[in-house]
This record gives sequence, C-alpha cells and structure tokens, in this order.
Amino acid sequence: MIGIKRLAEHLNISIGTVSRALNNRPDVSEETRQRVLEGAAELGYVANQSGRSLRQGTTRAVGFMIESGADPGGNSDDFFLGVFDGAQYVLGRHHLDLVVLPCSTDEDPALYLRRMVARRIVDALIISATHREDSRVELLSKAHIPFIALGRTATASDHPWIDLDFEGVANRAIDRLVARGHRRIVVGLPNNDINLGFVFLEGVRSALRRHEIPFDPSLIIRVASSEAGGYQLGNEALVIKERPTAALLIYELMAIGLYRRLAEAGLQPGRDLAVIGFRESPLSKFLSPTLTCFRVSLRDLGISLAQALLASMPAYAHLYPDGAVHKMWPMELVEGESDAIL
Amino acid sequence: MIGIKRLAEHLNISIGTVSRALNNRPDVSEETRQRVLEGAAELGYVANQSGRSLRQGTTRAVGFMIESGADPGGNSDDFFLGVFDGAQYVLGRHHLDLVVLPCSTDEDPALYLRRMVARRIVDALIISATHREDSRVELLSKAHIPFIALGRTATASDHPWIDLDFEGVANRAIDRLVARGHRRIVVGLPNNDINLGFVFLEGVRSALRRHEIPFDPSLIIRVASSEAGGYQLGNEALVIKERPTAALLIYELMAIGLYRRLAEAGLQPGRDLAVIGFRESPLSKFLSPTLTCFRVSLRDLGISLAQALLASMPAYAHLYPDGAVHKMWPMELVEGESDAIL
DNA sequence: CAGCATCCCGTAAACGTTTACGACGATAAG
DNA sequence: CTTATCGTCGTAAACGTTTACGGGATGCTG
Repeated sequence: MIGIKRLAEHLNISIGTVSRALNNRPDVSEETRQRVLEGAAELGYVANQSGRSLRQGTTRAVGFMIESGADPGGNSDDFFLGVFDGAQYVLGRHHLDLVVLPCSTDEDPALYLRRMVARRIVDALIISATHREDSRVELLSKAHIPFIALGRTATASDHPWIDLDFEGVANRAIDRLVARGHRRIVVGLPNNDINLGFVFLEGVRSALRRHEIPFDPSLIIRVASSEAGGYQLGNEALVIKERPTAALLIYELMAIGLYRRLAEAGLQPGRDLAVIGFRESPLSKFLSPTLTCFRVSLRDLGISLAQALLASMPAYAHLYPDGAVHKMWPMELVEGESDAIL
Repeated sequence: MIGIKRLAEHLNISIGTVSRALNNRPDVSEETRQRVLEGAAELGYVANQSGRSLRQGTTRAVGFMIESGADPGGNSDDFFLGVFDGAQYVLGRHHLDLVVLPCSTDEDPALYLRRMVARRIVDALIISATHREDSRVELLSKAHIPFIALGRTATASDHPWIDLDFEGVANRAIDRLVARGHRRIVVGLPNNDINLGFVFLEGVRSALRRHEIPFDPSLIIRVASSEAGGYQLGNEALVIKERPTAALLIYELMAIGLYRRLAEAGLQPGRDLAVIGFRESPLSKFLSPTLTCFRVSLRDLGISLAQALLASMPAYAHLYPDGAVHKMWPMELVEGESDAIL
C-alpha cells in the first residue's frame, strides 16, 4: 500500500508539502495542490490512519455501543438502524465514521469501551440502554472520554444524555386508560435494572396519584423484554384476583406474547383487555387488533444524539454552541384498536 | 493517557523489555515479567493501537458490513445480531475485535471499505447482501484484502464465501407445494439485483422442470423486501388470471403484507392461498396462521463465517487448515399452518 | 583459565503521518 | 540599494509501539 513518501517522490515534492496540500493548509500554492491531488488520485493514495492517529492523538471515528448478547431480541432492531442512520448523517458531514461496538459477552462493557478508546479505535462514544447504575458512564466520565448516553442513570449526573420521555408517556397512557374507565391496570416492566423501567414506573405512579387510584404492587409485573416475557406476563395477569382490565407494556414484543396468551384463554385484546405498548415498531400495525403505542422518530433521535456528542467534543464544540445536552425526547401517540373503552 | 515509556521509567526498566514482557516474548525473566504486569495494572496501562498498528502494519479488528440505509427493514435484524454473536465468539478467542461498518448512503461501498482498511480501522472484512455484480468483491479481491462474503455473486470466483442454500430450499419448497396439489405458484422476489434473488429463482425453475410444470413468467413478481412489498405482491397476485393457489416469498416481511392484503380481500392465508416464507424470524410463529418457513441457525453461521475468514488471513491460516471456504449453508423447514393442502 | 553458549536486557531504528521552524526568492517599502 | 514582508516549500522532530542487534553477566565445558 502506497504511502505519502512514495507519493512525494513520485511528484518530486517534499512530503511536508504533500501533507499540507492534502490537508488544505493555506501555505501551499494552488498549483502544487492540484498536482498533489491528481497524483494521489492516480496512485490511489489514502492516508494511513495509524500514522495520523499517532501524530494527532485522534482517530476520526466514534463508536456506537449496542446491547447484542445481553438481551437478545430485547429491542427489535429497526430501532438501532434508524438511530444509526441519523447519527451517521450528522457525523458524516464532519468526516467522522461511525462504527458499531457490540457488547462483548464475556468482558466488562466499561473496560471494553475504555480499551477501544485507548487503542484509538474510536474517539468518542454513544452508549445506549443505560442501566440504573451504569459502570460505563462512571468510567467514561472519570476518564474524560467524550460520550453521550441514550438514557439516563439513577444518579443522572452532568454528563450529556438524551432519554426517551418514558415518564411523560406513562402519564399520558394512564390518563388515556383512566379516561376510558380503567382503574386496574397491569404494568409490564423489564426484569433487569435498565433505567427506563424505573422511569416508566415513576410515571405510572405519579399518574395514578393524580387520579387518586391506589397503587397496587401486585399489578407490576417484571418479565423478560421479549415475546416470551409477554406470554409469561399474560400468565401472571390472568390469575390476579380482581382481574385487571388494561395492560401497559414497556416493549412491543411483550404485546405479541400477551396477545398469544390471551388467544389461548379465549380472550381478545382490545375487548377483554385493553393493551397499550411501547414503542411503535414495524409490527404494531400488523397485529390484530392493531396496537396502540407511541412513536419516536428514530432518525431525528440519531441526529440529536450525534449533535450533542459533537458539542461535548473539544474539537467540535464551537460548531454546536448549545453545549452538552440533557434532553427528554418526545414520543407521539399512535392510536390503534387495542385499547378499548371499558 | 499513560504510555509504555512512562511505565518503563516507573519500573526502571527499558521500554524494550517492557514491550517484550507484555507481549509474552521468551527473552525476559519471569520475575521482571511479573513486575511489568503488575505495574501495567497499577497504572492502568493499555497499549496504544495506533503505535502498534503503525509498527506492525496490522490492527486487531475485523469489520462486518451491513446494509443499513439501502433497504430499510429488508432484513429483520435478529439476523445480523445472531450472526454477529457467532462471529464475535470465534474472533474473540483470537483477541480480534469485531466492528460493524454501516453502509454509508452517499459513498460507494467498495471505496468506503477500501478506505477503512487503508486507514487501518480493520484488517479484514465480512460483507453481506452481495449483489449480482458486486464492486466490493472485485475491489477487495484485487487489493488482496482478506474478506469473506455472505452470499455469492453472479461470477462467483475464487474468493471465500458462504451462501444460504436458497436454491436447495426453493426446490424443497416447490416440491412440498406440488406434493400438496399446487401447480400455479406465485414467487415473490426482491426488486433489486441482490444475488440471492437470482439463486432462488434458479431453484424454482429447476424444481418446476423436474415436476414438468411449465414456467410462467407472469407468476414471478419483484417487489421491495418489506411489508409494503408483500402488500403490493398481494395486489398483483390477485389480478392474475387463472389465480395462483400458492405463494413463495423470499422474505418473511413480505408475508406480513401479503396476509394483510389477503385479509382485505376477505381471503385467508393457508386456506385460500398457501404461503411459504423465508426466513424464520421471531414473527413467523406469531402470525396467524403461523408461517411455514425455513430456519437458519444464525450463531453457527456467524461462527463459520469467522472461521472461514481467519482461514484466509495469512496470520491465522495455519490454525484453520481447511483453507478458504465455499460453502452452502443448509436451512431447516419449520412447518406452520400457512401452506395448506389444496 | 580460555572459550563458548545461554539468558536477560538496553539501544536504536523503523512504521506513516503532521507540524513547528527556518530558508529561499520575489516583491514592496523605505 | 537596503530592508522588511510575504508566499511557498524543505527539514526534521515527534507521536507510541515493536524488534533486530549487540552486549554484559553467568554458567558450563574442555
């Protein structure tokens, strides 16, 4: 593979000048710059990032960490692809590449991330699925590595984050169900310590308080964020004495499982049990009955994430003067047939 | 961030010795090696990959390219996560990291890949969704960059690839439908030049030939690999004179759309139209009626891909003496209710 | 005791960039 | 004519590693 040295002697120019020409520095004549660019194209020269990183202490790439192994199927993955798309759009304008870092199964995620930064694979990070107490945000903050979290932590500190407004949305969902006459509402939460579960629950409790409905802990059911979890939730919900009339599910996959369990019991969602699920997915409107849920505009979310990340990177902060962001991301109600009037 | 030099003077050892100790070279005493390891742990030293890459000409990472923007929702993405998981398992044993390279929307994929290798982001590549004529395999072959393709190309040459056995599976599906009395079978193919569409069609034609059923081009319908595409396929299928009695769909998302279109026409899949879809996804068994489809063990596929890739990398080839691989990946029938007897 | 092999370890070059610094010629100002 | 300014370019150091090479100490053999 050809380096800058070979390119320089091919053109009979010093390598310093070649470098300056390629990097659009001012102190090189327009004529030689053209020669250099043509020569580079001709020889197929592309800068070796190792050398560049070593000198500049910076790689032009940011990492996006997804949770792959941990919770398979937990998020139907149009989510990530949509967010990617937006983030990549913004980062691409700055010639930054976006690489995806899978969550290694047998390594501490925080250490893995530190390693990827120290190895100069990426300069900055987008992390998602933050847990209640998340070792990643602690380590990244302490190490002063630029990052943004999709999701808060319990001790939401001063690092930049954007979080889906699960609290607000839980409130609106409860309002809607109560307005339709429901008072016993079962709530499906994830059975791990992912933070949005707690946020969601908080929203439910505050809404119930507003409507002066006593909080019944037996209506809170924690299951896997999967179809199987939804099925199990159905199992547990059906044996609750004083049967609930509505269900609020934090993942749309749970809805599929719940639908199935209800069908087995000869019950029909939307008639025998009102169902509201988060988040809208490609499935939602092909379920029967169609699922009432909340939509988040994925691409815009990715764009905002990338912008907030850039704002927290010293080299780009001046372009995004709003500074590091703490933002609640709104979600929009999508009416389906699954939450009937009592 | 602390480098090897600081670590060396902290220990009063030369940096050469420190490097040798960390890399498990033989010519360093066991005692000093221990001291070095302890010191590294104490100071939190982790090798800078830029320096290492520059010296060795190698980064310990391989890239996995997915198609993100091009065909949104084309593959429901449990597919990629499953394959990842397997690939990462194998690569991790060799201390290789796996990074995902999204398919940039506004850049030629082949050039993008070349850039990622030249920039020393990755050493080798796994590419997927190969097209009929794929500029990526041409460029990567020519540049002697180690890679493996998930999917053949039209001019399937001597580069390593693993391909889902769409031809065999098309044969089995046709056999099954014919055995159940169907003779007019509509086939849903993707409307781009992704190679598996052609392979699939080839399988269909050979099966029809075996059963001495004339090939009717009007039964081949090319649509987007999405739910919307399936709906459109339904539109077109319903107006075919001499109505087909069965449908073979290359993507399971098409099945959802087709189901919907049939419902609107008052028809029921599995009774009025037999449906077989590829590939099994989390959805398949929650459709009603459940979808007959074919299963591929994703994790094993990822494992095989990684092994074949390693076999084609000079530094690892000796560990996988089977050499570069051309392999057809088997798929297993999952019986559902959607392909009725005529 | 000379000679030799062995075991460790230090020295320094090399990888491909970027960039501070200085040099050179040409032009403008005094 | 001298001096300052400016535009352009070459030189060389630096980034953090790895590794070929050589050298000193030690033990062994003859």
